[in-house]
Amino acid sequence: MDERKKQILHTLIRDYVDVGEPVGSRTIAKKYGLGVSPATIRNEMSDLEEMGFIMQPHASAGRVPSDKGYRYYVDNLMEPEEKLLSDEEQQQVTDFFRNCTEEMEQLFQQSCKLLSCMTNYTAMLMKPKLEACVLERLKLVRLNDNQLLAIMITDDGKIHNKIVRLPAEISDDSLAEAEALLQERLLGLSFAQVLDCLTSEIAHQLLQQQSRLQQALALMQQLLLDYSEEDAGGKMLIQGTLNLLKQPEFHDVDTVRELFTVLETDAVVKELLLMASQQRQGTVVYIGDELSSRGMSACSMVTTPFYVNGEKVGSIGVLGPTRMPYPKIIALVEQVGSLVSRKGGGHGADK
Amino acid sequence: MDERKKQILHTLIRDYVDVGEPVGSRTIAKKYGLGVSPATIRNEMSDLEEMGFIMQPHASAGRVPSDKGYRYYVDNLMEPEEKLLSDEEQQQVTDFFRNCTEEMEQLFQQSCKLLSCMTNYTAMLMKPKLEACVLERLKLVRLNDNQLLAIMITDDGKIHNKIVRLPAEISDDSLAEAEALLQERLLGLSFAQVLDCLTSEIAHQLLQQQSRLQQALALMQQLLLDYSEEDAGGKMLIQGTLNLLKQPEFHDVDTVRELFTVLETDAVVKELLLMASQQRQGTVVYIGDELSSRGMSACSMVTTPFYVNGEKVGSIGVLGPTRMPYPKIIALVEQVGSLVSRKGGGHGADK
DNA sequence: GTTAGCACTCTAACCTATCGAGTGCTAATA
DNA sequence: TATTAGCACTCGATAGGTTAGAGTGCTAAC
Repeated sequence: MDERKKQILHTLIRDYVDVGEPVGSRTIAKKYGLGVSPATIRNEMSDLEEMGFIMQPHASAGRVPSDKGYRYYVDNLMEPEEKLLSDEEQQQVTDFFRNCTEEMEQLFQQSCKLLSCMTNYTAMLMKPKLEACVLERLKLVRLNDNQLLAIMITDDGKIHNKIVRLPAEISDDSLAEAEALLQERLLGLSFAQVLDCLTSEIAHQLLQQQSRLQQALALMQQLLLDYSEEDAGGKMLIQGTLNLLKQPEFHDVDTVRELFTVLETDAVVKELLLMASQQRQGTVVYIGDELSSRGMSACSMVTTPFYVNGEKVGSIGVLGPTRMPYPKIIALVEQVGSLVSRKGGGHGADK
Repeated sequence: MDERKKQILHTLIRDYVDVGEPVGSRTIAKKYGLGVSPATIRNEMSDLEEMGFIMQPHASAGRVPSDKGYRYYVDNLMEPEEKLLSDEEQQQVTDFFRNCTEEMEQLFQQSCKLLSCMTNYTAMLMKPKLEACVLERLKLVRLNDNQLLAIMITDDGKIHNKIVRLPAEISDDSLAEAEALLQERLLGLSFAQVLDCLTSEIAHQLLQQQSRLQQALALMQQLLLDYSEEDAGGKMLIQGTLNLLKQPEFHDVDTVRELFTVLETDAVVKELLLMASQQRQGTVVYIGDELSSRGMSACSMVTTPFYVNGEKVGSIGVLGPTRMPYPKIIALVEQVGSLVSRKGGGHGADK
């Protein structure tokens, strides 16, 4: 892969992303003077095609980047100056984060919306897992003889509650005792830790102290298990699905149906965001078939994690056609990601 | 509108709904022997067109029902035997409701899904307004010196809660007193009544008793106002939007985008369901332009209310192309509606 | 190694002819 | 007077053919 090939590939991709039509040798030679003739470029393009970086939609059309081509571009060719946002864009983002709410749930939703509006693609966000939330308060409130309301407040300001049925009656004193014990042991722990704790130590202790409570405890456990199930992999937000309909690559209803079906179930998307967030690097770009899901092979995804207290807790990203202006999108996603991190840094119920 | 014209219109609509293509005079004469020749039918069709019941997509094509035609069909021509569900369909519905959950939220969602699956259209449901829910329990739990957690449990089994900031400190005694008073006055009332109550009587009383509480009360009020705002017109469920893509009338991406944009905001749909539920009759059918929204002129909507304790509390319905088998869809919607009513009849948190 | 020239290929767009479905009209019929 | 057969006409859809243009690949010259 010599320098000139790189230049040609780079140029071709930029032009194709810009214009949306196969790029011919003449165009490359003319629009972006490389000082060589179309014929030379043709030869190089022929090589690039053999190498799998570009392809022809049909004989006697120009060339189009392949997934591999985009991949090479993203990994090796993009230049820092391509990654700059325009002044208005920059302004729009900072304005948004200056005025936005501190409340996490809304912050997530609005950030998602911001991304989808600015890119005209679909934006998605994986919320922090509950697991990582710290239990700040715990209350047990008796509803009647055999029903108990468990209230938990976590450090993200959410109130969780559930009605627990008591298998046997329980005295006010025992209840207060149980509450105090649970509070002492569990407050300040993350949900994940709470779960551990509950299954081991305290359970034993309580079991010794009072066998009736054992059952109440089992119910508490059940409650948390409920959460951890529905919590698996965090919850998803998706914004601006309809934006994709504006893209020329989705002008066929069957394609659209396939794609939307995938998005609707959101299991696939979730898995991808999860995979991305487990990578060591920050921003991850999936291109075309790397998304490994039928219906999304014409798409690319750019995601970046966001942090709370230095810990990776979620991801935010964008799904668009493979033919997307990667540098700009990457810059935007990263920018938004880092601002979500900053805003989310010190949040809570009591703000 | 003589008898024969009615017959012809009826036949034409049935055939068109079935086949999906403009119906000619020959087809009507042949497939459904009316004992007259195509020429006669042509004359009648010409009249029907003048009257606005049918139209030609282009000269020298067959005829297609107009919105007005469908309307006449729905109002005057449908026969009871057309409204029967097939055995399998009947089976499917009863099976579903035999096995379904008692929990309201899930019942709604699943009924919606059932409708969308069986019709292959989009199903929608307007949940009961909170307003109508009866307050069953009310608890005030102190979180710390200046925060209070208000917990309300309504008769549909939902737990509502909100953190209320106290402008000034309040003693445990006053709190208990306030709680007791509120419980005494508010429990057993609907949210709407609670709201009334709170703004008038009790507020006065409390104001006299203890001016500090006044502010806490104001906050409670605020909390309920929040609810009543977001509650305006009930919340919506929409299921199976993608089904519409299967319909041949939505094979154009621009149409789809327009339609989906309307569905996404769901304000329009909500308004329609609301309007429908205010009608005196049960089931309401909106046809084509009667939906009076751009992007939905190729659609029809069939909705029916459902009841809890004899009171109309919500609606459930289906949105499909104007070319839909009205009798069947109406029958299905009504059937599901009445079963939702029955299931929802005696529900609650303690089941 | 690079380039000009040229033949070749393939698509998209346009035109044309043809076919068939369905109509509307007219005149004959019961 | 209502019905019908017959017929000319319209229009959309389909298929085939032509053309224009873009772009290539190859070859031979620089």
